[in-house]
Amino acid sequence: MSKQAALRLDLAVTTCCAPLTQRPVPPETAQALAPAFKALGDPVRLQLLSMIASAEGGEICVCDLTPAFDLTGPTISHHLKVLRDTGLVDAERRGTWVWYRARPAMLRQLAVLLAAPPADAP
Amino acid sequence: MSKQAALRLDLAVTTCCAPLTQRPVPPETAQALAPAFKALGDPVRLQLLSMIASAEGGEICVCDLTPAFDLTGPTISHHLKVLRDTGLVDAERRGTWVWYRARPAMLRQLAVLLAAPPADAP
DNA sequence: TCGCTGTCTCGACGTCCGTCGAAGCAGAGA
DNA sequence: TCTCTGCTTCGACGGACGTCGAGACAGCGA
Repeated sequence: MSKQAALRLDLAVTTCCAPLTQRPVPPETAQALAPAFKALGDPVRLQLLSMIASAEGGEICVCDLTPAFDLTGPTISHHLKVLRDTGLVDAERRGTWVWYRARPAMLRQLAVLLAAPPADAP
Repeated sequence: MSKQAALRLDLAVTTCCAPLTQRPVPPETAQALAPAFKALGDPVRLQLLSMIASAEGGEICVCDLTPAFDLTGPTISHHLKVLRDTGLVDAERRGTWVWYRARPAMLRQLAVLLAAPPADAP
């Protein structure tokens, strides 16, 4: 993960707490979390993240990711880098292949922020 | 809301169910929900949505939204249109002013998709 | 009816993003 | 050491996005 991404993640962890529907999010929190939402704002990255997060054993090889899309290797690599820089996934080279695993911390933050009251307060 | 947006919302409601960490999201679901995440991918829109969703009485006037940012009226209006087209908020003109209120359905969808297992499976 | 205020739409401009081909780097095997 | 495979980085291109000023439209009060 880049130093920039680490900073963003840290900021997010320390400033985000209350659901979006409970109180207005402060500008700093919005600044910190918007990049994460933006990262999820591409269908390819959304599928990539879910393939990684739902993989058996918690990790998955790039070689299993790339063939699932009609895109070139560099493009998939670019999307993975965006997810990495946002702190949503982590990568590790093991021998020939690179393995990706999800980082649920940020994911949980986003889920909490989006959490809406059950159903009686529509 | 535009006809296109209605279609997107409908598609999302019918296809999205399982959390992202549980199984890979199908391409159609990713296509349907990515625009919503993209809409949240801007700090201004994130703040706007939270101001609307957390407003007392469930709604808020544009005239209370605009002064909260260092942006011109047209720019705020543009961001509100994005949120409207995504199905995240709804607008209603009442007399001179336009009032916005949140539409929690889509918000809930996104939260469910992002829901991660508690903490024992990091 | 005529202004006046509040909001949205339109057109334009600069910047960012998704995609690709080509090149570079790391590991494995001969 | 050499070569081959897998993945990433680099550079470039076309399209989308955020922002603004100017203009248009809706409703209110005189």
